[in-house]
Amino acid sequence: MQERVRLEDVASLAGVSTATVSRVLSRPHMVKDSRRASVLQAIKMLGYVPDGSARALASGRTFTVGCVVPFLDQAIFAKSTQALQAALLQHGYQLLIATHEYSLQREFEAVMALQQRVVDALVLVGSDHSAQTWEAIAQWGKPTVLNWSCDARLPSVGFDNHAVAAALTAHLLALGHRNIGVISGYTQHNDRARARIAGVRHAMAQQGLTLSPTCISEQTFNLSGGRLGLGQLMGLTQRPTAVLCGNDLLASGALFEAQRMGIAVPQELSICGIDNNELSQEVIPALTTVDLPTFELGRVTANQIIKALAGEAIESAQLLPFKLQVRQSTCAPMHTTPLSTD
Amino acid sequence: MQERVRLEDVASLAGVSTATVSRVLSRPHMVKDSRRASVLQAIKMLGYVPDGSARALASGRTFTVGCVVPFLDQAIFAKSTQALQAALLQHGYQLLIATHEYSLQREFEAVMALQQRVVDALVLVGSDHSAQTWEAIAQWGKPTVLNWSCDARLPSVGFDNHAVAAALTAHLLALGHRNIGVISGYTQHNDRARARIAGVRHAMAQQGLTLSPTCISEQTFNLSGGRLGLGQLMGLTQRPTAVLCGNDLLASGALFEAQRMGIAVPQELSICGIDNNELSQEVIPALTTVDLPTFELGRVTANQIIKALAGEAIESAQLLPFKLQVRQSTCAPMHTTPLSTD
DNA sequence: GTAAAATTTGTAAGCGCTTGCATTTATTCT
DNA sequence: AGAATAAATGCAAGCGCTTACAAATTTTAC
Repeated sequence: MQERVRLEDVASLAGVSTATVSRVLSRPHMVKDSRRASVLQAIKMLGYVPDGSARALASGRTFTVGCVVPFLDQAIFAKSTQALQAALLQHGYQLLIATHEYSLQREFEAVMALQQRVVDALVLVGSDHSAQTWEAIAQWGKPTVLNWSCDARLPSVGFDNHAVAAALTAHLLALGHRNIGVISGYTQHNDRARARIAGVRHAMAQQGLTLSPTCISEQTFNLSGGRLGLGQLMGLTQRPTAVLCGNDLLASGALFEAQRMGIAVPQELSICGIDNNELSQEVIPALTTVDLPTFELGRVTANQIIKALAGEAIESAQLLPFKLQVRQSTCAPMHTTPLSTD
Repeated sequence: MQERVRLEDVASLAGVSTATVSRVLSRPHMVKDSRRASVLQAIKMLGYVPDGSARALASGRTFTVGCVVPFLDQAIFAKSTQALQAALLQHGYQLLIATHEYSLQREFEAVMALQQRVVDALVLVGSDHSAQTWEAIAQWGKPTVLNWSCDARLPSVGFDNHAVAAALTAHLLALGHRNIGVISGYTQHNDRARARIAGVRHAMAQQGLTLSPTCISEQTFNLSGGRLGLGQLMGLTQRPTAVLCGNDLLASGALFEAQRMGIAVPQELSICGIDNNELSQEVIPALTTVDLPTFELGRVTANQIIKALAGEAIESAQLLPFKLQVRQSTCAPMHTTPLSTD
């Protein structure tokens, strides 16, 4: 195998200085056309590939942004991360991804690892982070943006999870449901899940109703969590007439379990989710849910990063719109109670 | 913001040379205990974080491996990638991920971008790559491993996709099906999809049957692809009695569509998939499928990489086992024809 | 106790690139 | 045409770390 081709080799072949070659690579307009052409030719001829670490060391920039998500193996993060990656790539940035599986300690380690590898910016999910992590971010001094929820401590792009859940709850209340069950993801270290439960509680309180803790089932964020959650809620002496799930995966799992138990959805039980993922519109009955523009989330986050890296000021918090998506999995309960405001 | 803390600062605080501090970081056993302790203390006291690019430039290693997958937003890749990432992390390696969305050109660009960023190794999916990409890999000279399918040109960890599909087909044939439809992902630039179709064809040929091209529907790898594929196959004048899908997502989509069309599964139509993802065991009826240890795939790939980076020889091809998973979505067709071998 | 061997440490030369500044070359103005 | 200005290039000093190699220290063997 031949020796690595260096900038210098290109320079001498093209008959220019290393500075010129470097400029052709990073600030092409600073070089005269004719010269640029010959340098480009030399590069192609030698098959020169610049060394990223040397560039990074000399320039202080890596054109790489890091991102720490709870899980990749979870549709919503996969989708927003995919969008983030694609959008970043368009600006010449690569995405370095790490997962922490809902462990704050592992998140901290991931952040450190990413910072050591000299990423130009960092994206984290949500606002639940350990003190160590917050400190590492503060000391770091490079752009860091939060995703999925908004938090005053850092620039963020996300949803108003509280309002999302409240809107969905309002829909159920308007249909006449009074006894609502909730299947949520684990709330520990997950501000999104907590905000959603708070939203449900808030909307119910506005109708003078309370959400009893026994009506909330915390489960892992997958189909089997939905199944287990529904089993638990249906075991209550007073069965809820509607179940609101923390996301569509839980809702779909709950739906499958209801079918397995012979409970008619939506006649006997309304079920709804959040996210509007693909599954929610394909299952039968299609799920009532809240559409969250997850792909957009990744795209907008990428744009914020790019702006920040260009030295522009960026909004401290950007809330993305959401939209209630009523489909066939919710309807009025069999025995309707009028709304308290009537 | 204070100046960046450098190795030198740590060295002078600890009263040692920079070489010693460097050794504490990368070869701790070479440093006497007492001295190591004081260096560690100085590091902590100053909050020192080593600069990755400088380390990379000086040592030629980045402790980062790159990986190019078609999509992240597709359960199977998300899962194997997650496993890869987690396993790599245990050895102190970070994963740099890029996606190409089934475009060979974008794959090439991703490979170049990753190589420039000086990853220590590369993981690619499948064996369909452009000539440019193959050349870039060959010239590069660092460990590169293939994932999902095996190919003689590079070390690989994968499944025998041909055999997987053949096994599933044999199951359908044994049940008595003679008219089998296939819903596949797009086969262009996807050797896995092609191998699976070939496997079906091969198994059928062994029974003297042929797989007509009209019985194959190529679709995008998602639920809606399954839905469209089933619609197409059910529109044939001679409806198949069984549909074999390229993966569980397609199969689930097909199942939903069958239910929507009022076709009883499995009585009127058997449906089966490949992967054994979570959805396949939660839908009703649960899907007959082939279990592919995707998580294991990521883990084994990571181990191969680690071995290669340690300079050890690695197997050129490692086939992972698979297992037919018979569930409730397949049964004998209503009018059975005896097997030709009977 | 001393010489040889083994273990620790320090010195200093890069790793391959970017970029401020000085210098050269091209352009514009009078 | 010559001076003043602008554009293009080259020079060379790092960027922060690793690692041969040499030097110093400790351990072992006799």
